[in-house]
Amino acid sequence: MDPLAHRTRQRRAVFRALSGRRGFVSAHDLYDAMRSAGDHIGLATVYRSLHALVASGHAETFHDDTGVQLFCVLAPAGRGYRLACRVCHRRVPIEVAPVESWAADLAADHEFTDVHLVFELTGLCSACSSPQPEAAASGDG
Amino acid sequence: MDPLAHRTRQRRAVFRALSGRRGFVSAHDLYDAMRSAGDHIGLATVYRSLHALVASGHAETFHDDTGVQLFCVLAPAGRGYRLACRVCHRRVPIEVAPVESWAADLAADHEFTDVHLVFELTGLCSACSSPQPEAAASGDG
DNA sequence: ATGAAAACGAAAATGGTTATCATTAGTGCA
DNA sequence: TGCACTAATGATAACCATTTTCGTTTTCAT
Repeated sequence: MDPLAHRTRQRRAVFRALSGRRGFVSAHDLYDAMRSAGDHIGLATVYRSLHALVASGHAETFHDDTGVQLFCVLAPAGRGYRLACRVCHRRVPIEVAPVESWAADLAADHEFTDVHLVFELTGLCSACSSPQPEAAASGDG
Repeated sequence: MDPLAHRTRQRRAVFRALSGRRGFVSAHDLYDAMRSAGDHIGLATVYRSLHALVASGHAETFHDDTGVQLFCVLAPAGRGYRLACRVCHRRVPIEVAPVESWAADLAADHEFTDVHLVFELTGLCSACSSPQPEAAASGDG
C-alpha cells in the first residue's frame, strides 16, 4: 500500500509533513507546523492520520520520557538514521549498520523476534555549540 | 542511601508496596492497592514518592504503549536501557556500552556536542512469539 | 517542646489524546 | 458528469493520567 494513495488531501499532507521531518515529532508540533505552513487541518485529523500511518506500517511511534507520543516515518533498514543538530537541524548521514547488526544479534541472542529499534542521535553541531552560553549545560546523570 | 531511610511513613510505604510487586505497576494501581490494604495515602504522594524513588535510583520507570507511566523497583543492571517484550513487558538488561561509545565517538567525529541518544529496543520474547494466536492477541505490525 | 522546612492530601488544574457529531469530501456507478 | 453512499474532517468537549496548589501535618535539629 502506498501511503500517498491515501484517500484524502489531509492524510497525504500529514504524510508529507512527517516525511519532511528529521527525527521524531509530536502530533501537536506537526499540527502547529502544518497550520503555520498554511495547511487547513484539524488536530484530530493529524492524530488520526498519524495513527493510520503507524497502523499501515509507514510510520513508527514511541513515548518519550514525559509520556508524549512521538512519530517518525518508518525507516527501512539502512535508511533514515542520522545525526541531527537540535538548533540548526543540520543532518549528517551516519553509518548505523553496526548498531543494527548489534541489535539484531542481541535480540536473537535472547530469543526475541520482531525487533523494533528506535534510534535517534541528536546534539549541537560545531557551529551551534560554539556561541552557546554555558549557563544551563548541566545534564543530569 | 537506603530507600527505607526516607523521611516519611508514606514514602516508606510506597517503597514497600512497590517492592512487593513482581512487575511494573502504574501509580494509580499502586495507589488503589495501598488504599485497599488500609494505607492512608494520597495519589499525589504516591506519584511524588515514586518519582523520588526513581530520582534516587531505587526504581525505574517507562511508558507503555498507551503512554501510561509504569514503575518497578530497580533492576540490577541499573542503566535505563533494556530489551523489552512488547507483550508481556519482560525486560532483559543489555550491555549498551558499545553503542554509547560508538555514538559518542561518532558525535565527536562530527564535532557535535551535548549529544542525546534515544534508544529503545523492543521485540517479542520467546514465550510471547511462539504460540501467538492471530485472532485474540494480535500485535499489530 | 519549639520553630523552620519539607511532605502530606484533597481537589483543581494541566495537557496530551480520543470521542462526538454535524458537515464535507471522496468513491463507485449509471 | 452527476448522484448517492460512506468515510473523513474539524471544532470542541470529554477523558484521564499526571502535576500543581495550598492549607495542614509531620519531621528534624535544637
